[in-house]
Amino acid sequence: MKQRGERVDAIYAGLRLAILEQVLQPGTKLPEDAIGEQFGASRTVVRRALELLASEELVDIRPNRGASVAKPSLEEARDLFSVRQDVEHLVIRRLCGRLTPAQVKRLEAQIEAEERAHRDGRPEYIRHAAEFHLVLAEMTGSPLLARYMRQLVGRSALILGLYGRPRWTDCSVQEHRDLVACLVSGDWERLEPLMHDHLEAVLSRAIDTASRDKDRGIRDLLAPYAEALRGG
Amino acid sequence: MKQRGERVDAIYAGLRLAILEQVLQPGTKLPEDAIGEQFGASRTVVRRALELLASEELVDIRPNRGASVAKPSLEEARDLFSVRQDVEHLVIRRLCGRLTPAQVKRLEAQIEAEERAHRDGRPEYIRHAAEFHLVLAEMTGSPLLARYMRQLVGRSALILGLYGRPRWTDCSVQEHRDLVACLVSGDWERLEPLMHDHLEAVLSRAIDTASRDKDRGIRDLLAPYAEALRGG
DNA sequence: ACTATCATAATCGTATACAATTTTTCGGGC
DNA sequence: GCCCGAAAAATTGTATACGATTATGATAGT
Repeated sequence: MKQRGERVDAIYAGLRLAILEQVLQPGTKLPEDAIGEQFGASRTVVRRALELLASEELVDIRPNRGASVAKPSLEEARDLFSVRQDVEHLVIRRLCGRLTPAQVKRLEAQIEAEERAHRDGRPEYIRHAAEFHLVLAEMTGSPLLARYMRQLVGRSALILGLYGRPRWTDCSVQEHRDLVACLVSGDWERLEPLMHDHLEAVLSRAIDTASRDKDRGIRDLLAPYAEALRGG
Repeated sequence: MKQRGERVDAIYAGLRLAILEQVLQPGTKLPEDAIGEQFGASRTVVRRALELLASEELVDIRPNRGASVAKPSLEEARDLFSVRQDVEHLVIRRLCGRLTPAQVKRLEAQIEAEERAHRDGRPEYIRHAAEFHLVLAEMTGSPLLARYMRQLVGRSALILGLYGRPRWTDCSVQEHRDLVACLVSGDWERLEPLMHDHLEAVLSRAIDTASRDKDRGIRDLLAPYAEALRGG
């Protein structure tokens, strides 16, 4: 047998990635047996991984009914985004004007990776863009803030996959550059609205279009039935 | 057999209370067998409860080495308190001037329970005082903020038990009344420093005395050796 | 043809068994 | 008397078994 809970981590990481990359879409059932067979592990281990994912609300576990990929409601999405706005605000307040040269270098590398992926049309650029915010949180030196940001970013990705438009041309690379510039120069007055608008663009716009689409979707869903009645 | 995961919750709640009331002190080993026998459940269930507690960092699980009550370092304590300051700030910013009459009533009831317990010398007053902050967070209507506050409050209690002085006469009842008054009247200018100082008094003072005690403790620890050298 | 009810299959919740690891204890050597 | 090493005990990690619950499909009644 292998050592440690290394197998749990592997399954946890694998499922997490699959969820965040939308290979496993919200609502998908996650039976313990099937996952266990896929990863070559027993239900005991799979269960632990699923519970870990549930603790950061990426999967939903209902008693006697199994686990499924979380499917946040619009209300939950709005709550998440408003809290994320606040927490990101805390992060940049702690970092503004306090970045070390090494940290600046790290951020530039992160942005460049994002840009390369974006230019080449690889889908990982989304993950890189999300990671940018996580790296910022880690740079505060507060493990707690980093922990919370990790959860918030993960859940944001889930929600964007659910409600966001399929391919929305993303200008976040330049915005990320601007954010770093303000953080370095300590220009708080410019930094604050910049971060706010950046998140607003990425998050809230996705949600607003989602509620429009959802309403339209309901009508579309009913249309065939109405026509069937008229036609029959 | 019973139904649902009701047994897991019972063990989780029991252990949590025991930890927060310092019946189980930081560092105490938590063997799965012993707990299972005590609660009349198998290791499987106990394990789940321990993992839940680990996910809010009240217990520490190390691979192949079992679970023990978490023992936060001074550094972790400082991180926690600084994040809690920020999150409490978010909470009152959302509530200031927006409390409904029903909410005010709920808060007054909470404070009164705290005061009664304090006057009668019952130790639950600590739990009531902590719960006050949790209730505030819940009143924001943000499940996420409430969730985070629950974790922060729980861990704060653990840390106060570790580093706080044994019996420090607490004036939080009046401070809580003042906070509610400001929240009702919407007096942000007074509210903000009030909350900050309140937390500073409860949290940081405990930590500062702790680091003093710790230094003294090291000297005390070395004293016998020094004397032994001199005496021998 | 449609719905209701029951049998069957799938899946979860918990207990238990066994392997792997850590901790403790005991005996020999310095 | 003290330290080091190996066997024994204790404890965790994982797999499997079985009862309980829910989902599914078939059959009979209307």
